[in-house]
Amino acid sequence: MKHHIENLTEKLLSRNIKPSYQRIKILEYLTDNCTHPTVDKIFCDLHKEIPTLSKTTIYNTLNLFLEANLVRVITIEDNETRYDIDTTNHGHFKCQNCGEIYDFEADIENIKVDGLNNFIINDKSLYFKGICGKCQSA
Amino acid sequence: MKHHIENLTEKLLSRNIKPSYQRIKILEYLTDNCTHPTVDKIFCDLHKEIPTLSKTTIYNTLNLFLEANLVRVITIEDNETRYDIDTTNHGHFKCQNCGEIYDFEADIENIKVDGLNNFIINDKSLYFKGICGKCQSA
DNA sequence: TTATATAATTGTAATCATTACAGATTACAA
DNA sequence: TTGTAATCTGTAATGATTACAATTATATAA
Ligand SMILES: [Mn+2]
Ligand SMILES: [Mn+2]
Ligand SMILES: [Zn+2]
Ligand SMILES: [Zn+2]
Repeated sequence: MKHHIENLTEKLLSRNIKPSYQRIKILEYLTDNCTHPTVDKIFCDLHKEIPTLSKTTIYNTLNLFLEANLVRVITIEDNETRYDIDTTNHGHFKCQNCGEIYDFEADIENIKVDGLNNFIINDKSLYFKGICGKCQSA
Repeated sequence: MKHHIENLTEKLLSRNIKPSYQRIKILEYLTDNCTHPTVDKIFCDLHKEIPTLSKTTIYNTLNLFLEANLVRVITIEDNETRYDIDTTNHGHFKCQNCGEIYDFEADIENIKVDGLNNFIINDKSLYFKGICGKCQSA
């Protein structure tokens, strides 16, 4: 999958983020790999192409992207923080066997809730756990 | 709030967990403090009453309780694991101002989802973030 | 262009939550 | 009472994230 650097640059500029080489590369990685990668996965993969890249830069950049709502964070498991370039409303399913995280559609906006009168809701997350179809076949 | 040790003991025995002094005390704490405490909070509070209690025992006991479905884990934020004695289906709201975690009712079982055909779903979690009513008043 | 200031990146050290592990204590049955 | 297994404790190890200072890149003014 090939991306136009211009698009990535524009996306960063539109959020007032200076489009440095590293930031563009990390944004490109997230765009090409919608697998909810961890920091370590991003680092290991990008390190092959950019041997000078620092893990600190990935942390800094992801926190910057988070502030700008360019990515969202997925915390299903307490020990593995994952990042998702898709900030639209959708749920996440984690397979307890293979560990993979799947997207699914869910009408999160219209969930009927009780007990949150005069609460301001900024963010909604829906996480499922179980066994994926692939793991059941095997 | 006073508890009958017998009830706590029975609860542990029913899950095949030997009701040691520490386990009963931790279960009692969780029952009396439905505030979704962290390990550190449990430790600091119980430490006053039981100076010999080890933090490792709290970790071990909570993991034991988790296995037995006596508690559930709440991972809204990646850096703070919290525990909930209430394992019935309900959602959690974290106030981004005061940090408190509120329970709310939600019809999680009947959320309409798409994209999970032949997936086995074992667990469903719903997390909201925002500003609580108390913090808006202040 | 060159000098200077500012911002971004890097590498290492510090922090903090959790787990591993080995020794001490307790429970319990013979 | 004695011996064995389970539990608990304290400390060390691990691993993810952040703090920080030095280096490098970028922008601006002379
Ligand atoms: Mn996703
Ligand atoms: Mn709760
Ligand atoms: Zn699977
Ligand atoms: Zn609040």
